Amino acid sequence: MMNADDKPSTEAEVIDDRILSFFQDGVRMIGLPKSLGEIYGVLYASPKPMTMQDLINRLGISKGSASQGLKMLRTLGAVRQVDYRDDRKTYFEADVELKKLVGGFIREEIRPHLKSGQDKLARLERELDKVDDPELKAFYEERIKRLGRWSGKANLVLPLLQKFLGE
Amino acid sequence: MMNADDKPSTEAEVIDDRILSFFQDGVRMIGLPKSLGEIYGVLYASPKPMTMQDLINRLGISKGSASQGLKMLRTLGAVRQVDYRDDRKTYFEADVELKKLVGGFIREEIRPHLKSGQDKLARLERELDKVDDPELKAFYEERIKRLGRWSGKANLVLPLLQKFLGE
DNA sequence: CTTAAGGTTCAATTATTATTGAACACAGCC
DNA sequence: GGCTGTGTTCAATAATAATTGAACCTTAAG
Repeated sequence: MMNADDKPSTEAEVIDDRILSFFQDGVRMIGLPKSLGEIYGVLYASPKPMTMQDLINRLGISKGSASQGLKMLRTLGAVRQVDYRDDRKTYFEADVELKKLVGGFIREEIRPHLKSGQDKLARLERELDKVDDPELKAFYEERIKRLGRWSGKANLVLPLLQKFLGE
Repeated sequence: MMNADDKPSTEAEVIDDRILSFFQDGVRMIGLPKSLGEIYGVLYASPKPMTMQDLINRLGISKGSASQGLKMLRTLGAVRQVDYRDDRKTYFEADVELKKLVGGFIREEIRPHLKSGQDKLARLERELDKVDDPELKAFYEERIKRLGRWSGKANLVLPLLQKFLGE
């Protein structure tokens, strides 16, 4: 959250730190590791693309962390890779549209869970037949149906959400 | 996820276990501890209210966990307390409307973060004046404004989301 | 061919979170 | 009073997740 040397001096650095901290909290809200927020935050606050080494220096994190964090951010679609010919290093810049970050999160983290939940429900409905006691069966039937309705709604609302958040 | 003695025998117990596992995953999706999902799951799958001791037996968890889990679920509004006169024990039942669980989560976990994010942005805007370089200032201005827009949208969308999920 | 810089991977370590269990409080009973 | 059942709290411990760092892969330069 600070420079590696721990003293933000210029106003710009203060602002960088605040943006950083904004994203630190932001990603934790959706259950992503803090370091992702830090990396994204640094890139978001930077007028020009940065190398992995820049991030390591800025945040005082290890090469492994930086590499893994950037990888994740790329699969989320929140960070782009920039290549300049005649420079071997690859640079990174934030995709400033937060919908990428949120959308990627929904796609990579939420959807699979939702899917597995729906599979579980399908299996449950099949098990239901084996329950003999009719009263108990009716009870389960109602509760399971309720879960199914909710699951369907969640499925429906996610695309709307993404559309709405898109800028 | 099983009986404390680890052998689900009747069909009903199999179904209970599946519902349980459904919620185990469900709560982790929104970053709540697994035990909350387990407790809620057991109550959701039970035709009648249960005591804390019932939960301890069923899930093989400690008294402390059960107490804390129920406390949390009550503050989320996902679980109700039921008192019978002439029984000293307090019983618990799930509020089957999942919007309670989700709504409580939004109220207790999301909103405060969102609020603190907005405070951070407000502070940021004030800092901005102190940046001298006009080009850099314009850059930060744009990025911060973008964050503000998104933050506002999130604020707007949460009530809609809750309304939509409400059954 | 050898060296070095940029990057990735993954087992080991560290930090964070959740769970336990022992101490405590309260209420009713003997 | 002392004893028992129900429930809470919180420091200690266990479980989980994130981070590191060493080994490794590529590519380009000397």
